[in-house]
Amino acid sequence: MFRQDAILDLAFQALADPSRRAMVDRLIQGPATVSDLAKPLAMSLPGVMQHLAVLEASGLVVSEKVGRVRTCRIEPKVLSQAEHWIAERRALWERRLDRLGQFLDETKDD
Amino acid sequence: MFRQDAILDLAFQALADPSRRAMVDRLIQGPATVSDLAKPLAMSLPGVMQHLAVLEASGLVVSEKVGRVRTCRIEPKVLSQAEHWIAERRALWERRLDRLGQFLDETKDD
DNA sequence: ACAATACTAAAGCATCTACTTAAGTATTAT
DNA sequence: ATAATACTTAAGTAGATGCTTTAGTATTGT
Repeated sequence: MFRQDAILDLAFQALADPSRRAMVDRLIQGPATVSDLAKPLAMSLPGVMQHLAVLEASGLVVSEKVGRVRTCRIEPKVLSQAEHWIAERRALWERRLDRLGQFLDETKDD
Repeated sequence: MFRQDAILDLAFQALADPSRRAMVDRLIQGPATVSDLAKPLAMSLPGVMQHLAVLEASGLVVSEKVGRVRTCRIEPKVLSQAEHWIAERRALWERRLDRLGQFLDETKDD
């Protein structure tokens, strides 16, 4: 559907804001309404709605409205993709350090 | 020194741009000069410098100038912190799913 | 019916971001 | 000494971001 690159743009951008990370933190505990998410944040409800829109656009969160209540929950797939991008690079970095250490060991008797 | 929150703001913000992720990707292979980093990017050198400034401000990259050449390298600590933030939430999410599944199992004979 | 609740839409505004071009400053090569 | 290299600084700009306030619209409780 979307390029991995575009997914990561949106995911990391969404996670770059402390209010949005707080919302994710809350949703990790389980589903919550928009008002639930807004309660701990020092911000107007429309402000929270806009953060929610960013989280939904990134695919990190999905929501559904029943009656007058919108319930939000985490969609962990994108979270995994972001984690995986970083983990992969850390692994490459460490492999490179290993090779470097090995090389230094092998050549230390010159 | 800095609040974890502020570190994550800067780290995720830095990773939210594809040019900057490309620079990180390059630096994972090993140190590189500013020109090295600029080469694959369709962008002016000052543009690259600005991305580099964002990466350095986040602590993801450090650089040192020798003569007229600035050499950049990855500083993996912040990368780990970003990875850890996500991993922790994924773990919590999965533990919650487990508990939920267990609860459903235990009550399925009502 | 009427009020209260839970969002939602629209518009405004001060930054911030991601570039650009133009004009530097050191360093190194010839 | 001169020229080429490798950044660096400054200024400008279009568009995005993170709020706000005001004014809605459904839905639910009394």
